[in-house]
Amino acid sequence: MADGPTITTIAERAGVSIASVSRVLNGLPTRQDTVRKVMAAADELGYVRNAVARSLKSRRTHQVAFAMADVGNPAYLAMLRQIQPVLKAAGYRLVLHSTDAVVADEIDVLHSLGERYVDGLIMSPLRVTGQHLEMLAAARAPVVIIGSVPEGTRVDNVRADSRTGVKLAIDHLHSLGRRRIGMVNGPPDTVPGAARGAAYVEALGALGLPYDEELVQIGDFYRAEGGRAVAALLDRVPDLDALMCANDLIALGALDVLRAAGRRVPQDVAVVGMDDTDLAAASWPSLTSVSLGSAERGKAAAELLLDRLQHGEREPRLVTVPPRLVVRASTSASATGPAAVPYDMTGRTDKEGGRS
Amino acid sequence: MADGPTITTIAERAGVSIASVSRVLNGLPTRQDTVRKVMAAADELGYVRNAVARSLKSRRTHQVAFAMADVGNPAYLAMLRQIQPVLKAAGYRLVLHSTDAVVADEIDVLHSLGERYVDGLIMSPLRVTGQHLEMLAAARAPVVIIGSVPEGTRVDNVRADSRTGVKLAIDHLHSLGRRRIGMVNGPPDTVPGAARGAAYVEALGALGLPYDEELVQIGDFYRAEGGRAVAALLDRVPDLDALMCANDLIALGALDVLRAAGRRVPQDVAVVGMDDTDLAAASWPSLTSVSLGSAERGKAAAELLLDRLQHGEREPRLVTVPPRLVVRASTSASATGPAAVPYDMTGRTDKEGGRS
DNA sequence: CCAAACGCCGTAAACGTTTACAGAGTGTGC
DNA sequence: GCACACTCTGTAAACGTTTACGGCGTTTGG
Repeated sequence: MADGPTITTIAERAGVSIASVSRVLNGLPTRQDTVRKVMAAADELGYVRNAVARSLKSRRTHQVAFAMADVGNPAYLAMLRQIQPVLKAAGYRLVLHSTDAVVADEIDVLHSLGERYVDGLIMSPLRVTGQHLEMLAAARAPVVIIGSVPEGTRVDNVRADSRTGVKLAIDHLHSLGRRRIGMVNGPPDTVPGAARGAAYVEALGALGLPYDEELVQIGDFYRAEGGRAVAALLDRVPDLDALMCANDLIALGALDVLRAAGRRVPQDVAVVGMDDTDLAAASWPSLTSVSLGSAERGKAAAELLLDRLQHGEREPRLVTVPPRLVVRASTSASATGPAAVPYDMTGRTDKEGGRS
Repeated sequence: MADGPTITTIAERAGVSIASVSRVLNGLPTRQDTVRKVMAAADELGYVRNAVARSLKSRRTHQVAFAMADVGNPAYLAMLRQIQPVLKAAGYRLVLHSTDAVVADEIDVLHSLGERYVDGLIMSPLRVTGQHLEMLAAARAPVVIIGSVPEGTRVDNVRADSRTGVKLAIDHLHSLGRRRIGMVNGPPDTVPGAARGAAYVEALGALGLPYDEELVQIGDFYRAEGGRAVAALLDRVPDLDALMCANDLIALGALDVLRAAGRRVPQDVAVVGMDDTDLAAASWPSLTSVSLGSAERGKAAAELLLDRLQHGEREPRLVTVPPRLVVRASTSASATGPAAVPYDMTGRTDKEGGRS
């Protein structure tokens, strides 16, 4: 692990100046003879360019940061899976931050943007505070926010439409004849929590169903918390016939608790999740879920960021990804045993789900 | 996005030298009066230290890279989930590389270590070639390898024990009375593929079962590939009564195909997966799986790397994480409907599965 | 009252690159 | 033979820090 050679070492060995070495290494016009000498010296010494020094001079690090609330969440991981290849193809490295949805940590990430160890940032905050907005306005590098920000915020923004998403789910449950539809939500002070809670009320109203606040239970966006919330809800409202869960993890918790309580899904209680993560397709019974396009949002965010990195100043853009209802066994009795294999049995290129 | 202030800007405004500014910012002994002036100037200007310049001088980037075969693979994500907080706590940022298990890409990552944009690397290669070993020997920064390397390789190394893992699974199937146990493996030229294939033969031998190569099918470590391999195997050996799958994704593919073929799991065919990913617990039916301790391996790797970063030269270490069989519904009929909720219903701190 | 000791500060060099500029050398045209 | 253009190369400055070193002014001790 001795100190590696620098362009100075090479210059000495090749008998040229460091400027010439730099020119050769960067492919700038140089006499063939010099090119050969420098290349030979570089090879012999096993030279590797120092990225830090280069960044200092060029003011570009070729790194981009992605700050998510929690590395453990499949929805963020779906974004990550899309962001990574887009950035890689453009020659950027990805730096990961997991903020645990703690506002102070997010502010910290925004602040550290000023340290210039990355060229840009993609961030997905659960809560958007005034401090967030201040820091965004003052940011010294391009930022893309995944999640809704207040109108007029001058920042590239990629949104899901969970309002329409919830409506899709409620309409679906209604069309199945369900009328006592419970809602298990995450904290209402989060952006998604607030949006999904409001959308639930709205969707019921549009269908002419009464809004009964007994049917709403606040938990948190985790499986165990979701399970506990569902248990409480079942105690209070034993006759409910459907559950709208604010994300897939809550829905998995609901399945756990319903099974333990001896309620059949979907016959007794239909369950809908949200985010359409891998877990929904794999769960038992498989979970009807509203896809909010995590993958698409990740991809769009990466592309917006790249565009801004390459073209500099331009008007902030807003991309909204439409939701999609994916019906599976947890709402549709007929879907209980899909006899078909969910992918092409002849092809050879499908790599769904990745390697191990 | 104008250029931010530097210590020179601060020095001018505070009427001191840049050396004093640096001293104040680093908390070195300085007269109170000077400290106040510098701090005031820094605050007014909204100064943020430039991490790149600092790294150039200090030769430390406070970044660590994690190179995995595929960001999409839950087993690597389980590692990532453990690595991230360990490094974060120690003040390191995490840079992610997804190599798609392409040897050239992995070599590239190893090579780019020389660029010194990270202080260290954790890598999990699927194949270990001579070129890997050469580059490892010549590496200019600490490296930890997750996965087996040849004896005598001087590198910190964290291993699973998939040999014992396969044995656990085969013994389990045998104890359930299964005698026609098929094996669906990934490519035998990968380290895990080779180990698991050999372990299968060995485990059968230890039980006095004949080894029938008809029962072995090579596919790849993906869900769809796994499904296709299982379909082929079923065609050839219709009377098999158990399947040992080399990872969970293959096992999910097996479940897909068995369901489509009308075979009951576990009554007709018992299925065991490997890696014990989130998908195993969530699948339908839930999947018995051999945990190879992805999480523990990730954590151990991060700790080994930190130790080496902090204490420099020392003998390379080897950590081996023992496997554990997690029995679920896909092998145990009685486990088909676990009536218990798999977590504490009273606690408030469990955050299994993360947020959304 | 002088020397030594000490605390604080500024100058300058260094980290490893890139690049503006000017100089050296060669070739061309008149 | 000279001016000019052109190609290639070297010198030096710059990016924004950290830090060794020496100088200056004040305090302390004899």
